[in-house]
Amino acid sequence: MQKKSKAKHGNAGTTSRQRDFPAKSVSLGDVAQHAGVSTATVSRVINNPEKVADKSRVAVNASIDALGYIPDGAARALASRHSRIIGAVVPTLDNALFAAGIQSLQRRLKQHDYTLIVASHEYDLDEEFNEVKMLLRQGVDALLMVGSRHDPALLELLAGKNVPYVNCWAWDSDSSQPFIGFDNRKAARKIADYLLDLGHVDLAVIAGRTENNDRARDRVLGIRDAIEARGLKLAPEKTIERSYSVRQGREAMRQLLQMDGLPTAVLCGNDILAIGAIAECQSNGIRIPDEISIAGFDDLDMSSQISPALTTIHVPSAEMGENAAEYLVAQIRQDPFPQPAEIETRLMVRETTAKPPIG
Amino acid sequence: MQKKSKAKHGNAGTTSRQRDFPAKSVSLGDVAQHAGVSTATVSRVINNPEKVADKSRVAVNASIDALGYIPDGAARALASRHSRIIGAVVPTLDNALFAAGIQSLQRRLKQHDYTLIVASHEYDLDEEFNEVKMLLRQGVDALLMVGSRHDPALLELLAGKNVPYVNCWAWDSDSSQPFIGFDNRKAARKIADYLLDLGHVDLAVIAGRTENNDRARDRVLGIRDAIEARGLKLAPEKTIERSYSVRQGREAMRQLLQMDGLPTAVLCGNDILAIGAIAECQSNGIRIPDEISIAGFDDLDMSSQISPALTTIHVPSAEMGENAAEYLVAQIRQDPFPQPAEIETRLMVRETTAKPPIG
DNA sequence: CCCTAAAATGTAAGCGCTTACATTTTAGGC
DNA sequence: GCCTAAAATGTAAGCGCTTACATTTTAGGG
Repeated sequence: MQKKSKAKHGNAGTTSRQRDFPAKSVSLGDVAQHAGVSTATVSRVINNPEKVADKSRVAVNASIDALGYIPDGAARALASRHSRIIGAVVPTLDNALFAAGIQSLQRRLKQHDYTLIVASHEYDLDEEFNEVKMLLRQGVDALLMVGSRHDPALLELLAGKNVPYVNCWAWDSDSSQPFIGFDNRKAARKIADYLLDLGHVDLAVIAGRTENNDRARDRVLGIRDAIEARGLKLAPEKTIERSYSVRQGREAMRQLLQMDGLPTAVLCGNDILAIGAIAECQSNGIRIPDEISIAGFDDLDMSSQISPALTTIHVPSAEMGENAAEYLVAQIRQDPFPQPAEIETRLMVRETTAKPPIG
Repeated sequence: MQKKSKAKHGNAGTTSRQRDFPAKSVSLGDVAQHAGVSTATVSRVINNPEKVADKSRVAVNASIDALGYIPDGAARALASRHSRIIGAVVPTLDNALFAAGIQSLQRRLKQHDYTLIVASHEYDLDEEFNEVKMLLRQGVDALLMVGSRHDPALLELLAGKNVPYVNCWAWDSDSSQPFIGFDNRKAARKIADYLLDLGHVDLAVIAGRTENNDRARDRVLGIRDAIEARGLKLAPEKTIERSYSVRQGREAMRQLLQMDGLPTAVLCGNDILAIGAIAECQSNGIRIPDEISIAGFDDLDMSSQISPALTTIHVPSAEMGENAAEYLVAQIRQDPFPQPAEIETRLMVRETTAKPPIG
């Protein structure tokens, strides 16, 4: 592997373009020759089998198997103008929410014979633009992105190249962009309302980083909506912004514990932060939900399983991934597709929330 | 694809090859014309800038910007025989362990200007083979896989096509395959030994599914090694196999709790299973580690942060991803690369394990 | 200022497919 | 059996790049 491998095939003498690397592999032409048909027929067998007589179809397929032919995607893409690749740009794979959505997106795309390329930008919109350019260079047929805010030049580029795309994990009825997702603000308001209805007055928020993250921002806004609708105020020092990790959730909770006047409920920007907050309380012997209520957002698989089970907002990532796959495939084919509807989130009341302690 | 869409743009009259879809975009030829040079020079500016005089380089770059040129990856791959795409086939993205490794693999590949395609096979070796074929069709320049066991035909195919690859998250000194990873068996033995040294005699195992998963199997074997080295036996009914999820971990623990004779320590196949086991104990008021010790494997980010913090084996996924990236890039370039060494795992003793209860 | 080698650039032949259009074969209808 | 339309197949022109080789330009001697 280190050294140049000696050419194994007998191209002896007439070395016009020496290439010793990818051992000359079987091409469509070889298959055609082997099957005694033209290249066009082989191509048809692969792409439009119904246009080929049974007899030649069988012969060609036999030759394909016999020779172990694997089509060259690059040549195919170049000639057909379709790569059968779809790109997804997410903030990170290192977040169970996106990982789950991507996993189901991919599963569904596979059924339609599309390949997925995933890129991540680590919550940096410039980087997002770069990744999209890279994906365009790879010739993706369609694109999935997260959230509603993107570099305007990015959208222009997509429009100019006529590449279908969809935004997920968000929903903005005012925007002209296509969405398959849910309204973060509305959902956040829902869970905040639930807590307020229970009688909580003294709330704190452990939010995700809102810069460059419209979902995190919307969640904070939704909470604020709910609070202010009741004539209450969310104290600025009780809104802590942290990146999404258990450790950060813990630290934020620690910070909250050091302030005087423990809030009676803490709303977290996602389940991971909530898990951190819970752990910090547990370490300090603070009983949940008796002394403090904690709520999350996302409803990761584990959230219902931990003890105490986490009250949170259920986000249908898997469903979103599937819908997005169907939507994009339909767009590529220019098939009709029902106008995507807003996906509803559900409040999952479990064990980490209760009425505020008396007194 | 079904219906021919009506042409929307005014290509009227001379419709030779009607294509209304991707708006004719800027090609390398356009850039050449705009810059007043040949296509070869433009190509050189992109691929070997040092071979071009400053003057033309500047002119070409200006034209590229002016026209918003984006190279066509398919054409490039076809002509150059290199896609600059690397493929990774993992069991699932929906496991923080792989997600973290893939994330760092990708980050490092990006620095080398490679794109990553990730495919998953959901712990099905046939599916793994299919995915590899798919990646080969896309023309990947190299491949990363997980574990040591693959369809033999897969390895043959790779060898035939001369595609470099590496196996991660495992290590097999007897195999001729290239690995960048660690020895699951040895690591499992390490954590089992630790528990045995503490005085535990009555152990139980909540393992991952071992079918089609050499890592899970090796972990069980390592535990058994440790136990049998002390002349003890692992009761078959105390080895429960479950797929990797918190829910499954919980259920397995529940099953264990129903048997008579609670084990004094439970070794879990990974941290996720351990988290489930812990939750089940907590729900049942069983104190950890006083009444029972629980150990995980993987050391996910959250494992040190939850309460009680999980004793586990640290698996350097991020480091592995980076090393794998460097290794594969070197292989592609046929650069020398130091023989990859086995990566060491570390035992992380935390709060979920202690001496067995007296009595 | 001429000569030569090196540097820069240009020319054009593919890379392995798809597909419009041309040609041949097949299947009916009479 | 003959004629015609439909079905099947073949022919060959690209798709947008890279790159071997040819040609031109440049830079240094002498």
